[in-house]
Amino acid sequence: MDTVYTISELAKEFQITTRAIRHYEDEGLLSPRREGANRLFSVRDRARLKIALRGKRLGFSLAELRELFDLYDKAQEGGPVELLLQKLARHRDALEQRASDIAVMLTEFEFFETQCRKGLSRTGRNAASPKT
Amino acid sequence: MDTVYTISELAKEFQITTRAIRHYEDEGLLSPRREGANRLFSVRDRARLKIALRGKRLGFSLAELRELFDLYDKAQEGGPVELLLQKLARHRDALEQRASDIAVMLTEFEFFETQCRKGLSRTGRNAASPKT
DNA sequence: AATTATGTTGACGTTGACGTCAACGTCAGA
DNA sequence: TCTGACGTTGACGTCAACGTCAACATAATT
Repeated sequence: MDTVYTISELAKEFQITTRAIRHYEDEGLLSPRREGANRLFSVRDRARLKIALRGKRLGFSLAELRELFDLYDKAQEGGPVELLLQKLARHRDALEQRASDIAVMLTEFEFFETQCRKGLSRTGRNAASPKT
Repeated sequence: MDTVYTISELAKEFQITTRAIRHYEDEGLLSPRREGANRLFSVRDRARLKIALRGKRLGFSLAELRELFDLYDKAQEGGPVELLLQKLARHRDALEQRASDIAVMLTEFEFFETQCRKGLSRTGRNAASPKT
C-alpha cells in the first residue's frame, strides 16, 4: 500500500476546507508531492495534518507547530541532540501547563454543576463563580 | 476586606497590557465599576480575568469565554437549569477533547524523546514522526 | 462539443485579538 | 506651576488564519 490522498479527500476526512490545507502547506506544515500541478498527499502528510489539527485545538499557532515538525525532522537526520531535547522540553512544558489548566477548569465545572443541581441555593454568594 | 485593583495592577500581576484588559471589558468578560472615569476592579473581576486567561491558553475564544461567564451568571439567578447544564456539558466536552489531545501529544513526545536519546537509530523510518 | 467535477494560482477581504498612536483629564510632588 | 505617573476614549494599524472570489487547466461524463 502506497496510499495517497487528494486534497479534497483530506478536507472531507478532517472537516476542513481545501483552502486551509493549502494554507498549511504555505506555512510549511505539509509538503505534498505533485503530479503535474495537483497535490498528492502521503500517509505521512496525513499524519502531520492530524497532529497539526490536534495542536490547533490546543491553541498552538501554525508557527509553533512548524517548529515542532522541524524538531521531528532534525531528529531523523541526527545533529545536536542536546539542543533538540531542550527545545522539545519547552514544547512539553507548554503542554503540561495546558494540562494543568484543564484540570483546574474541569474541577471548576464540577463545582458549578453541583451548585447548579443543588436547586440553586440562594445563598447570597458573590462569586466570579467557582474559586479564584 | 473589600479589595480593589487598578487596571495597571492587574496588568502587572497577569503580565498583560492594560489595552488587553480594556479589550476584555469591551468583549463583556469584565465589568469593573467606575470611580469617575477610572476603572476599579473587584476580587470577582480579578477571578474572572484569571479564568479568562486560563481559557485563552486552551484556545478558547473571548466569545466562548463570555458564553461561559454568562452561564455562571445565569446560574446565580436561577432559571432553566436543564438548559444550563446542557450548555455546560458542551463546554466540558470541549475541555475533555482537549484533555485527550494533550494525552496523545504527550505520549508522542515521550516516543520522540526516547527515539532521540537512543542515539538516533538510523533505521530508515519514514514517519510523520510518532504515530498516526 | 458541452457540462460537471476537481484541481490550480493569485490576490484581495475578513475576523479576532489585540498594538499603537493621539489627544486629553487628574492628581501628587518638586 | 510644571512635570511625571496614571488614567481615559477614539480610531487606525497589524498579524494570524483563513474565506472568498476570479480566471484558468484537466479529466471524465453525457
